[in-house]
Amino acid sequence: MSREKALQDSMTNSRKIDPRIERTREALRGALMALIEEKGFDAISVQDITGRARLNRATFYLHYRDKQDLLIRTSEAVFDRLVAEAGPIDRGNLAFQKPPQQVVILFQHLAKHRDFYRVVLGRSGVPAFVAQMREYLVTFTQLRIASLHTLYPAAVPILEDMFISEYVAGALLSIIIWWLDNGLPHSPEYMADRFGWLSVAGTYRMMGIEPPSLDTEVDMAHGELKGKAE
Amino acid sequence: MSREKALQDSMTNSRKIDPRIERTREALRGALMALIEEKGFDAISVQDITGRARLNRATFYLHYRDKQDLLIRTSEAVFDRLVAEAGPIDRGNLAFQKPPQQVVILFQHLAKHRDFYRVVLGRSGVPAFVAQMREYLVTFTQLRIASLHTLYPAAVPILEDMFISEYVAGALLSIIIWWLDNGLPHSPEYMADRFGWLSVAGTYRMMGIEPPSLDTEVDMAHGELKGKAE
DNA sequence: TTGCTTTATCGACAGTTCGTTGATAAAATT
DNA sequence: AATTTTATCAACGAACTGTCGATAAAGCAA
Repeated sequence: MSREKALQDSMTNSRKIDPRIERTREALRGALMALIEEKGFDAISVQDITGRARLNRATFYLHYRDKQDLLIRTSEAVFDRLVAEAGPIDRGNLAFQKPPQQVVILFQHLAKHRDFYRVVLGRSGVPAFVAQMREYLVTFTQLRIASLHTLYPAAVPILEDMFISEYVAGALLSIIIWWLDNGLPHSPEYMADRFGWLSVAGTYRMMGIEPPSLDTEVDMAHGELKGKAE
Repeated sequence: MSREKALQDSMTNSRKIDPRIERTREALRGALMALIEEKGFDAISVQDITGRARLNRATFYLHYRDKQDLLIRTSEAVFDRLVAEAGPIDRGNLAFQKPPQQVVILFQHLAKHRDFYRVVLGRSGVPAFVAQMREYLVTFTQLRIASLHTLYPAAVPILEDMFISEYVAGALLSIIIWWLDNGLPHSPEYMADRFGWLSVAGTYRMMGIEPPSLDTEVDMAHGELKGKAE
């Protein structure tokens, strides 16, 4: 009752939060992140977390239901910040922006919370969060494609929308994980730019090779490829 | 001692395996897959597994160390079959093959073991397996790019190899997950073909739009990119 | 400051799962 | 038929879980 109230206040109202709550939750979140890195999420017990945070185990249950709850809430907090930073997607302005500003913001956000994302997206990470992240990127990509749609109304068969979105979003997620795992070897702007180029121009052109033309013969044996765009 | 021996024999030697072992392990693997679908890997206990398999709990520990071990070994078994089916990658034959035969084989393999892959790659799946799968696809993609390298020696900066591989492999993994989650709405050949086109020609050309030309200025120092597609 | 409310600590509880044990029964191999 | 291998069963100490009531401490408001 009281802790839900405090949580509400922290979002909607500007009433002050009890500093004890803030301290406790921060300690728990920090302990969780450290322990995930050390031995993976599965191997962690609530005792481990409270031990690391120098808190009593009962205190944990005053704030979270279990360790999954702690992780989910920690994730949501960081994730909400991303959505807030990226802001509403401006459909009219996305199509040919290079580097796409929203993607730059995305990479900047990832850089800021690199430790968190590296853990939850990595080998010992959390599938549910990865799925959530992927869905966000898919929606994001769909809106970008939709903005193309207004320019080229007949270009994209509706049924294909999801397919292409999944493709691009998965590619983005993959280079994000690569980027985080390798210690952020490039700037957010560089990553956003390269991603933009790869997604629109394809691998060949990115490597300086003229891609095969679209009307090149495609295996029609299965009868699913109809109509070649030109 | 004895069970490692039996395991060895099943791979290297052709000596018969005790049918009791086969039955038991099959039951355990089946129970695991069913339970993962029902409540997710984390929520499963060894008791659940042996209960579902109608085996004694002690029997479980005669074969596997813990439930992770069971999952990993189950994964490896399926995964090894994929590598065997795909065979050694023919570097000289990959570049402009459409649809790439290896990718077709990959999708056929996924279709054959759809239940397994849908579970381990999905929301309640196993991050370690996803990472392993991604690495396989990255290596796979790298070899494809390397075969391009022989055709266009100067095209690909070495440092970029990994980046592009991660991009393409992640995209492939993503549409695989999409394909499995949506009940295999297309044939393996169709999927392989579409993937091939997206990866080499990019999103624009896939949608029938002429992509921007490569000689557009790319500013590595985070500046604005000039040039537009027409 | 004082009084009141909220939060953190502590010890303890029953319940579940874990990994292993030794003895026995059943099945498979030779 | 004899021997080896595997599966079953009951039981164990250990660890973790979620909850409880009582107590101490911290923060807040008048």
